[in-house]
Amino acid sequence: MPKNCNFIEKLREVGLRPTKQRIKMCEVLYNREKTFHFTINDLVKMISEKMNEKISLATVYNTVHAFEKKGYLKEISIDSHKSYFDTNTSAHHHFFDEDTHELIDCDESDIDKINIRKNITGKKINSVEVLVRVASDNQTQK
Amino acid sequence: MPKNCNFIEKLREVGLRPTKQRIKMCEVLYNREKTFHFTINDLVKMISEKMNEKISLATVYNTVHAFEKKGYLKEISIDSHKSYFDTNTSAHHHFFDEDTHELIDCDESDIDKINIRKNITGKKINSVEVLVRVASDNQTQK
DNA sequence: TCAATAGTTTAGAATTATTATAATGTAGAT
DNA sequence: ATCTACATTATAATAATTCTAAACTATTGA
Repeated sequence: MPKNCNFIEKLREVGLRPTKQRIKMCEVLYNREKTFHFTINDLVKMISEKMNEKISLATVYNTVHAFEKKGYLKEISIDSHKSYFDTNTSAHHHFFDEDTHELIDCDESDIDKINIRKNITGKKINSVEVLVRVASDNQTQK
Repeated sequence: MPKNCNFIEKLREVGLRPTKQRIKMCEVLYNREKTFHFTINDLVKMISEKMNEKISLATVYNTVHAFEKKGYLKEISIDSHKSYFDTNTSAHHHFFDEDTHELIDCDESDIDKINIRKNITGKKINSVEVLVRVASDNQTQK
């Protein structure tokens, strides 16, 4: 979702009603300089802090999934225990810091274009994602 | 874990006691021609079918994680809802069929070596994994 | 060979993440 | 202003995984 703050319009454009909760969530997610990564839990905390009213956990789930479906968010799979979401919806790859559990975006120059030679009959490629797991140089990792 | 069936020895080598359950699990996982992918649920079913005795779900979890830690299994992250494991522990990439939820191994010739240009200070690269999501050519995908 | 002990298995409870439910509330159209 | 369809909410339900504590078993070494 673009920087420009007319979230009401943006929501309407994709057929989502601009409710108070959705607008608030847009502000939390998109009123910032850089894109970022979060879990549902992170987001609930951020919203609680920014808002004086409560927001239901179910609403956060619903809204995150609605935004994902509309292309405003992208889910990133790191491990089975946590869903990370990314406000950067362009095709890009990630580093995952196994010490801090931090996700870091790669930009185009970090990783050469991936060339897929295999072809699966009747199937088209939806996405190609690279995950680079990193960890502290001086410790054993799982 | 190599094809060779002396699982008792193999388990001992890495400091896992060769219990009845672990040996049975080795047989189910490694007494086969090809490596394969499974979820914990799949595995419980497979073991139940092969064994006449019951095995506790907790044991399956424990054992899978013990095997993973010892390098006999690798976890593959596809989405947040399911943990897939792979008996092929060598470095390789995957296709994921979003229609059938099937994981398919890539071999070396399918994807060129990934060249990582970015360097994160004080961190070393533990792994580089590519996931190629594919789906039927004639249907919209999320 | 036979305890001692340290690691393992087990059923079931607990926890965590997520989704479903059904009642209430609200945005947008008339 | 009213109606209707969609949203939100608290709570319950579900699902995946981990924890617990008691019973069991492989190994050690007397």
